Amino acid sequence: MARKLIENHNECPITHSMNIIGNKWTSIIVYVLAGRTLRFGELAIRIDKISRKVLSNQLKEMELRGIVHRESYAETPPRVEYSLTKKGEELLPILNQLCAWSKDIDLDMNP
Amino acid sequence: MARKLIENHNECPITHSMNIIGNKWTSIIVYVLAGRTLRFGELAIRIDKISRKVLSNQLKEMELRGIVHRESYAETPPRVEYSLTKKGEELLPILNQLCAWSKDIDLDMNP
DNA sequence: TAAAGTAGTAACCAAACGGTAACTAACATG
DNA sequence: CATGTTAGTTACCGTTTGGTTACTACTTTA
Repeated sequence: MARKLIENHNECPITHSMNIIGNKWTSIIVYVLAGRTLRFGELAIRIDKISRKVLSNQLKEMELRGIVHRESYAETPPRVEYSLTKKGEELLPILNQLCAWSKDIDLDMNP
Repeated sequence: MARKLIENHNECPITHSMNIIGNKWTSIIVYVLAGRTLRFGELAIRIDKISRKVLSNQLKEMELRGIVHRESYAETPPRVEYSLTKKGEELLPILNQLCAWSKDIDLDMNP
Protein backbone atom coordinates (compact mmCIF):
# COMPACT_ATOMS: atom_id res chain seq x y z
CA MET A 1 0.00 0.00 0.00
CA ALA A 2 2.67 2.44 0.98
CA ARG A 3 5.04 3.83 -1.54
CA LYS A 4 8.67 2.86 -1.36
CA LEU A 5 11.06 5.50 -0.11
CA ILE A 6 14.46 6.49 -1.45
CA GLU A 7 17.15 5.35 0.96
CA ASN A 8 18.60 8.36 2.71
CA HIS A 9 21.24 7.36 5.20
CA ASN A 10 23.23 10.57 4.97
CA GLU A 11 20.02 12.52 5.46
CA CYS A 12 20.23 14.57 2.33
CA PRO A 13 17.53 17.23 2.79
CA ILE A 14 16.40 17.20 -0.81
CA THR A 15 16.11 13.44 -0.82
CA HIS A 16 13.97 13.79 2.27
CA SER A 17 11.77 16.33 0.49
CA MET A 18 11.45 14.06 -2.50
CA ASN A 19 10.37 11.24 -0.24
CA ILE A 20 7.46 13.43 0.78
CA ILE A 21 6.35 15.21 -2.37
CA GLY A 22 8.39 13.58 -5.12
CA ASN A 23 5.65 11.58 -6.74
CA LYS A 24 3.00 12.02 -9.35
CA TRP A 25 0.10 13.18 -7.23
CA THR A 26 0.99 14.71 -3.86
CA SER A 27 1.65 18.24 -5.07
CA ILE A 28 -1.33 18.14 -7.37
CA ILE A 29 -3.60 17.17 -4.49
CA VAL A 30 -2.22 20.01 -2.36
CA TYR A 31 -2.82 22.42 -5.21
CA VAL A 32 -6.39 21.28 -5.79
CA LEU A 33 -7.13 21.47 -2.09
CA ALA A 34 -5.79 25.02 -1.79
CA GLY A 35 -8.08 27.17 0.34
CA ARG A 36 -11.03 24.81 0.31
CA THR A 37 -12.48 21.62 1.64
CA LEU A 38 -13.43 18.85 -0.74
CA ARG A 39 -15.05 15.48 -0.42
CA PHE A 40 -13.39 12.33 -1.66
CA GLY A 41 -15.57 12.12 -4.74
CA GLU A 42 -15.03 15.76 -5.65
CA LEU A 43 -11.29 15.28 -5.48
CA ALA A 44 -11.56 12.24 -7.72
CA ILE A 45 -13.45 14.29 -10.30
CA ARG A 46 -11.20 17.34 -10.19
CA ILE A 47 -7.97 15.41 -10.53
CA ASP A 48 -7.97 14.12 -14.02
CA LYS A 49 -7.02 10.47 -14.53
CA ILE A 50 -6.39 9.61 -10.90
CA SER A 51 -7.99 6.35 -9.83
CA ARG A 52 -9.94 6.15 -6.62
CA LYS A 53 -7.56 3.58 -5.27
CA VAL A 54 -4.50 5.73 -5.81
CA LEU A 55 -6.29 8.83 -4.51
CA SER A 56 -7.25 6.94 -1.40
CA ASN A 57 -3.67 5.77 -0.83
CA GLN A 58 -2.18 9.20 -1.40
CA LEU A 59 -4.61 10.91 0.95
CA LYS A 60 -3.86 8.36 3.61
CA GLU A 61 -0.14 8.94 3.27
CA MET A 62 -0.57 12.72 3.28
CA GLU A 63 -2.71 12.53 6.39
CA LEU A 64 0.01 10.51 8.09
CA ARG A 65 2.60 13.15 7.15
CA GLY A 66 0.40 15.91 8.55
CA ILE A 67 -0.21 17.60 5.23
CA VAL A 68 -3.91 16.83 4.91
CA HIS A 69 -6.73 16.81 7.42
CA ARG A 70 -9.47 14.20 7.13
CA GLU A 71 -12.87 14.76 8.67
CA SER A 72 -15.32 11.90 8.55
CA TYR A 73 -19.05 12.34 9.25
CA ALA A 74 -21.12 9.41 10.43
CA GLU A 75 -23.95 9.93 7.98
CA THR A 76 -25.63 7.88 5.35
CA PRO A 77 -24.42 8.00 2.66
CA PRO A 78 -21.01 8.61 4.20
CA ARG A 79 -19.33 11.99 3.94
CA VAL A 80 -15.61 12.52 4.27
CA GLU A 81 -14.04 15.92 3.84
CA TYR A 82 -10.43 16.68 3.10
CA SER A 83 -8.60 19.93 3.66
CA LEU A 84 -5.03 21.13 4.07
CA THR A 85 -3.41 21.39 7.45
CA LYS A 86 -1.30 24.43 8.34
CA LYS A 87 1.72 22.46 7.14
CA GLY A 88 -0.05 21.77 3.87
CA GLU A 89 -0.92 25.43 3.40
CA GLU A 90 2.72 26.32 3.92
CA LEU A 91 3.61 24.29 0.88
CA LEU A 92 1.43 26.39 -1.40
CA PRO A 93 3.68 29.43 -1.91
CA ILE A 94 6.51 27.07 -2.79
CA LEU A 95 4.36 25.27 -5.32
CA ASN A 96 3.34 28.60 -6.81
CA GLN A 97 6.97 29.49 -7.38
CA LEU A 98 7.45 26.12 -8.99
CA CYS A 99 4.57 26.83 -11.36
CA ALA A 100 6.06 30.18 -12.27
CA TRP A 101 9.44 28.59 -12.83
CA SER A 102 8.14 25.85 -15.09
CA LYS A 103 5.90 28.12 -17.16
CA ASP A 104 8.30 28.60 -20.04
CA ILE A 105 9.54 25.04 -20.28
CA ASP A 106 8.16 23.28 -23.28
CA LEU A 107 7.28 19.62 -23.12
CA ASP A 108 6.16 19.26 -26.71
CA MET A 109 9.63 18.70 -28.08
CA ASN A 110 9.54 15.40 -26.33
CA PRO A 111 12.18 12.76 -25.91
CA MET B 1 13.66 5.57 -22.50
CA ALA B 2 11.69 8.66 -21.73
CA ARG B 3 9.48 8.86 -18.74
CA LYS B 4 5.76 8.94 -19.28
CA LEU B 5 4.07 12.25 -18.70
CA ILE B 6 0.88 12.96 -16.82
CA GLU B 7 -1.82 13.95 -19.25
CA ASN B 8 -2.53 17.63 -18.88
CA HIS B 9 -5.18 18.79 -21.33
CA ASN B 10 -6.46 21.62 -19.18
CA GLU B 11 -2.89 22.81 -18.73
CA CYS B 12 -2.84 22.68 -14.97
CA PRO B 13 0.37 24.51 -14.03
CA ILE B 14 1.24 22.23 -11.17
CA THR B 15 0.74 19.16 -13.31
CA HIS B 16 3.10 20.76 -15.78
CA SER B 17 5.64 21.33 -13.03
CA MET B 18 5.31 17.77 -11.88
CA ASN B 19 5.94 16.58 -15.41
CA ILE B 20 9.29 18.32 -15.19
CA ILE B 21 10.54 17.74 -11.67
CA GLY B 22 8.03 15.31 -10.20
CA ASN B 23 10.19 12.23 -10.14
CA LYS B 24 12.70 10.55 -7.93
CA TRP B 25 15.92 12.06 -9.22
CA THR B 26 15.58 15.37 -11.09
CA SER B 27 15.60 17.62 -8.03
CA ILE B 28 18.34 15.61 -6.41
CA ILE B 29 20.54 16.00 -9.48
CA VAL B 30 19.92 19.76 -9.53
CA TYR B 31 20.84 19.95 -5.88
CA VAL B 32 24.07 17.96 -6.29
CA LEU B 33 25.05 20.07 -9.30
CA ALA B 34 24.50 23.33 -7.44
CA GLY B 35 27.31 25.77 -8.13
CA ARG B 36 29.68 23.27 -9.64
CA THR B 37 30.51 21.18 -12.65
CA LEU B 38 30.70 17.42 -12.33
CA ARG B 39 31.61 14.59 -14.61
CA PHE B 40 29.25 11.73 -15.23
CA GLY B 41 31.17 9.36 -12.99
CA GLU B 42 31.34 11.87 -10.15
CA LEU B 43 27.59 12.36 -10.28
CA ALA B 44 27.06 8.62 -10.16
CA ILE B 45 29.21 8.39 -7.03
CA ARG B 46 27.66 11.34 -5.23
CA ILE B 47 24.08 10.29 -5.82
CA ASP B 48 23.57 7.27 -3.67
CA LYS B 49 21.84 4.30 -5.25
CA ILE B 50 21.28 5.77 -8.69
CA SER B 51 22.25 3.45 -11.52
CA ARG B 52 24.28 4.72 -14.44
CA LYS B 53 21.47 3.91 -16.82
CA VAL B 54 18.91 5.96 -14.93
CA LEU B 55 21.39 8.78 -14.38
CA SER B 56 22.12 8.85 -18.07
CA ASN B 57 18.42 8.97 -18.94
CA GLN B 58 17.66 11.69 -16.43
CA LEU B 59 20.53 13.89 -17.57
CA LYS B 60 19.42 13.51 -21.16
CA GLU B 61 15.88 14.55 -20.27
CA MET B 62 17.10 17.48 -18.18
CA GLU B 63 19.35 18.64 -20.98
CA LEU B 64 16.37 18.55 -23.34
CA ARG B 65 14.37 20.67 -20.90
CA GLY B 66 17.17 23.19 -20.64
CA ILE B 67 17.93 22.56 -16.99
CA VAL B 68 21.33 21.00 -17.42
CA HIS B 69 24.23 21.80 -19.70
CA ARG B 70 26.33 18.99 -21.14
CA GLU B 71 29.85 19.58 -22.34
CA SER B 72 31.59 16.72 -24.03
CA TYR B 73 35.35 16.68 -24.68
CA ALA B 74 36.78 14.58 -27.47
CA GLU B 75 39.47 13.01 -25.36
CA THR B 76 40.51 9.51 -24.49
CA PRO B 77 39.19 8.34 -22.14
CA PRO B 78 36.07 10.43 -22.79
CA ARG B 79 35.23 13.31 -20.52
CA VAL B 80 31.75 14.74 -20.19
CA GLU B 81 30.95 17.52 -17.78
CA TYR B 82 27.55 18.49 -16.49
CA SER B 83 26.50 21.78 -14.97
CA LEU B 84 23.30 23.71 -14.37
CA THR B 85 21.96 26.16 -16.90
CA LYS B 86 20.59 29.52 -15.76
CA LYS B 87 17.17 27.89 -15.67
CA GLY B 88 18.53 25.13 -13.51
CA GLU B 89 20.14 27.60 -11.11
CA GLU B 90 16.80 29.36 -10.77
CA LEU B 91 15.32 26.20 -9.38
CA LEU B 92 17.74 26.13 -6.45
CA PRO B 93 16.13 28.72 -4.16
CA ILE B 94 12.81 26.93 -4.59
CA LEU B 95 14.37 23.61 -3.69
CA ASN B 96 15.96 25.20 -0.63
CA GLN B 97 12.55 26.32 0.56
CA LEU B 98 11.29 22.83 0.00
CA CYS B 99 14.07 21.45 2.16
CA ALA B 100 13.26 23.90 4.91
CA TRP B 101 9.59 23.01 4.68
CA SER B 102 10.14 19.28 4.91
CA LYS B 103 12.67 19.46 7.74
CA ASP B 104 10.21 18.69 10.54
CA ILE B 105 8.25 15.97 8.78
CA ASP B 106 9.04 12.60 10.18
CA LEU B 107 9.15 9.59 7.92
CA ASP B 108 9.97 7.04 10.59
CA MET B 109 6.38 6.49 11.60
CA ASN B 110 5.90 4.87 8.28
CA PRO B 111 2.78 3.71 6.53
C1' DT C 1 -38.59 -4.50 -3.60
C1' DA C 2 -35.23 -2.21 -6.22
C1' DA C 3 -32.26 1.49 -7.15
C1' DA C 4 -29.26 5.24 -5.93
C1' DG C 5 -25.71 7.40 -3.62
C1' DT C 6 -20.87 7.52 -0.93
C1' DA C 7 -16.27 6.15 0.48
C1' DG C 8 -13.80 3.13 0.30
C1' DT C 9 -11.41 -2.03 -0.19
C1' DA C 10 -9.81 -6.60 -2.34
C1' DA C 11 -8.32 -9.23 -5.99
C1' DC C 12 -6.35 -9.23 -10.06
C1' DC C 13 -3.75 -7.67 -13.99
C1' DA C 14 -1.01 -4.34 -17.08
C1' DA C 15 2.26 -0.79 -17.55
C1' DA C 16 6.14 1.71 -16.05
C1' DC C 17 10.31 1.93 -13.75
C1' DG C 18 14.72 0.54 -12.07
C1' DG C 19 18.74 -2.52 -11.71
C1' DT C 20 22.52 -5.78 -13.46
C1' DA C 21 25.84 -7.36 -16.37
C1' DA C 22 27.98 -7.36 -20.49
C1' DC C 23 29.53 -4.62 -24.18
C1' DT C 24 31.56 -0.57 -27.10
C1' DA C 25 35.15 2.97 -28.73
C1' DA C 26 39.54 4.96 -28.37
C1' DC C 27 43.92 5.61 -26.76
C1' DA C 28 47.79 5.00 -23.12
C1' DT C 29 50.63 2.26 -20.58
C1' DG C 30 53.24 -1.94 -19.13
C1' DC D 1 49.48 -7.87 -26.87
C1' DA D 2 46.72 -7.38 -22.65
C1' DT D 3 44.88 -4.09 -19.36
C1' DG D 4 42.83 0.09 -17.68
C1' DT D 5 40.09 4.13 -18.21
C1' DT D 6 35.44 6.64 -19.15
C1' DA D 7 30.79 7.45 -20.71
C1' DG D 8 27.69 5.51 -22.16
C1' DT D 9 24.22 1.64 -24.43
C1' DT D 10 21.74 -2.79 -24.87
C1' DA D 11 19.25 -6.73 -23.50
C1' DC D 12 17.13 -8.85 -20.02
C1' DC D 13 14.48 -9.25 -16.00
C1' DG D 14 12.42 -8.24 -11.36
C1' DT D 15 10.04 -4.75 -8.66
C1' DT D 16 6.90 -1.11 -8.13
C1' DT D 17 3.18 1.41 -9.45
C1' DG D 18 -1.14 2.14 -11.42
C1' DG D 19 -5.60 0.79 -13.23
C1' DT D 20 -10.13 -2.05 -13.50
C1' DT D 21 -13.82 -4.32 -11.84
C1' DA D 22 -16.59 -5.90 -8.54
C1' DC D 23 -17.98 -5.61 -3.93
C1' DT D 24 -19.38 -3.78 0.93
C1' DA D 25 -22.38 -1.10 4.32
C1' DC D 26 -26.16 1.78 5.27
C1' DT D 27 -30.18 4.55 4.50
C1' DT D 28 -33.44 7.14 1.59
C1' DT D 29 -36.47 7.40 -2.26
C1' DA D 30 -39.37 5.58 -6.12
